[in-house]
Amino acid sequence: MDIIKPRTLSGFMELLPDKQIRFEKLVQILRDTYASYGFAPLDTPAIEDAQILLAKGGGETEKQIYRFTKGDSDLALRFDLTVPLAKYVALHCNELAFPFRRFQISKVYRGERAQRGRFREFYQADIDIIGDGKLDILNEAEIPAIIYKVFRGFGLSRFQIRVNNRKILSGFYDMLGLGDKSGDIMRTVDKLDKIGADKVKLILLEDCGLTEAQADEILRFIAIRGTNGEVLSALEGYLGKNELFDTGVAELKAVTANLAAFGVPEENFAVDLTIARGLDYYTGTVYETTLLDHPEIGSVCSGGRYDNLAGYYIEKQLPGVGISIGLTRLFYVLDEQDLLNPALPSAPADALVLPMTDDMAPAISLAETLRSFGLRVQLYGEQKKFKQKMAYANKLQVPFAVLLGEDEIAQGLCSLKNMATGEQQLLTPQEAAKVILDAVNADIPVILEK
RNA sequence: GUGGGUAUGGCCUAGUUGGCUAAGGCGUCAGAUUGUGGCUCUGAAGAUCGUGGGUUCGAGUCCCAUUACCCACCCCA
Repeated sequence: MDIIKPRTLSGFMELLPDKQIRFEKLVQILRDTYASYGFAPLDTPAIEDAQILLAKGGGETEKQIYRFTKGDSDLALRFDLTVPLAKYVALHCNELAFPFRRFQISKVYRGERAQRGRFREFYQADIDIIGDGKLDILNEAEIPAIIYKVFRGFGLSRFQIRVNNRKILSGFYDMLGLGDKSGDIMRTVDKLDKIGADKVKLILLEDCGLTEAQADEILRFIAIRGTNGEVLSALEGYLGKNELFDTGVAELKAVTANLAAFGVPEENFAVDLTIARGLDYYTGTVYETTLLDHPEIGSVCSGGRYDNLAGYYIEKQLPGVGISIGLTRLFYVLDEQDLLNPALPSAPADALVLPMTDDMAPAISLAETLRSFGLRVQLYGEQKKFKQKMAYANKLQVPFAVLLGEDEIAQGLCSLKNMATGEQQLLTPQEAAKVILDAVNADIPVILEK
C-alpha cells in the first residue's frame, strides 16, 4: 500500500499539546475579560454564501478569499469576523438589544502567500459594540480599557495603546485641499515608523502627487509628539479652520478624558497622530497596540470606529467600534521570541494517578476523589513497567504523580510525588488534593516579560 | 499577484574540484536500573538525498523541468 506523506499546509498553524494548552490559556483570558465587560459570545459559520462575504467588493478581499462551489451553491470561507457580524446584525436587528456588544474568537481564512507570522488560517479575537443610529463616544473610550485589561491579564505591563482619530487627519488634509487623496495619504503616513520620514515624503510626492509644501506640512503635523496633554494642546492651534477636524479633536479629548476612571495608566496609552490604519472603513477613533520591548512585532491589536456596519445588507445606519487581536500571529511571535512563560502549566493534567496493583478499583476511586476537588486528573491504566509509567508522567510534564500500591491502599493513603522536586510524601487523598490545588492555583502569567 | 532563495532519516545539519556501505547531533525504541522519571553509558531501528528527465564510466554534488517550502514586496491580524 502506498503511504501518503503527512504534512500540514503552509500558512496553517498546528501545535503540540503543551503549546496548544498555552494557546488555550490566552483564549480563556480573552473570553473572561471580554465577558467581564458585558460582551456576549457569538459564533457564526466559517462558510457563508459568497455573495454575502463579497458584498463589500474591493480588490484585496476578492483576491484573497477562499471561494468554491458545491452543487449550485457559491460558497466562501470567512476572511474576517466583521463581515459575518454585519450580516448577523442585519439579520437579527429586530431581536437584538442595542448597543449590541459581542465578542467572537474564531478562525478566519485568507488565501494569500504565507510568510513568517502571516497565516492562511488564523484566529481573530474581536469585540465590537454596535449602536442603532447613534453610539456614544464613551464606548470608544471603553475599548482601550478592555485592551489594557487583556494585556495585563496576559502578564504584560510594557505595552502601549496608541490612539488617533481619522477625522483629525481627514480634516487636516481638507485644510490642505487634499480631501480626495486622504486614503492614500493615510496609508502612507501609517508607515512612518517602518520606513522613516524621508521615504514617506518621497511616496507622498511621487505616488500621491502632493506638492513639496503639502508634503512638508503633513510631515510637520505628524511629527507632533509628547504627552497626551502636549499633543492635544498642539492640536488646539489648528482649531477653527475645518469642522471635521474640530469634531475629531473633541472626540479624541473625550476618549482620553475618562481613561483614568477606567483604570488605564498614562504610560500604557498614547495619542499618536501617525496612527491611521490602512483600512478605509474607519471613520473616527483608531487604535493600535504595540509591545514596547518588541516593536518589531508591530501592532498586536488594532481597530477603530466605523459609521455604517451593515449598509450592504440593510438600510439601517448601524455605527460601531471594535478591535481585533490577531491571536495566531501574537502567539506565534511570542513563542518564537521565547516570551511564553515556561513556568506556566502546559500539561493536560494536574496529576497522573499511577496504580501499581492489578485491582484498578482503588486507583479509579482515588482519581475520582481528586477530580471532585476540581483537579484535572489522568488515570494511567497501561500495563507497563513502573519506570515507563514515570517516564510518561515526566514527558507529559504533569506537576504531580500519585502512586497507589499495596502499602498505600492498606493504610488508606497515597504517595504524592512532586515531579519537579522529586519530593514524595504519604498523604490522605484529601490532603494530596489540597497540596496539588495550592500549586495549581498559583497565579502564573502567560507571557514572561524580558 | 511581482521578485529572490532553499529542498539530505520524525527534527536540525555535514557532505570538498562529481568517486567505495551518505556522516553527526536531537528525538524514538531497548538495556544497564523488577515500586521511582529527568542525568550518564551501551546498543538498535530509521534516508529510493523533494519529483521527473539529462550530462557522465560514475550524480546528494553539474544542467533542464516540475512541485513544495522560505524570504522580500503588495496587503494585512
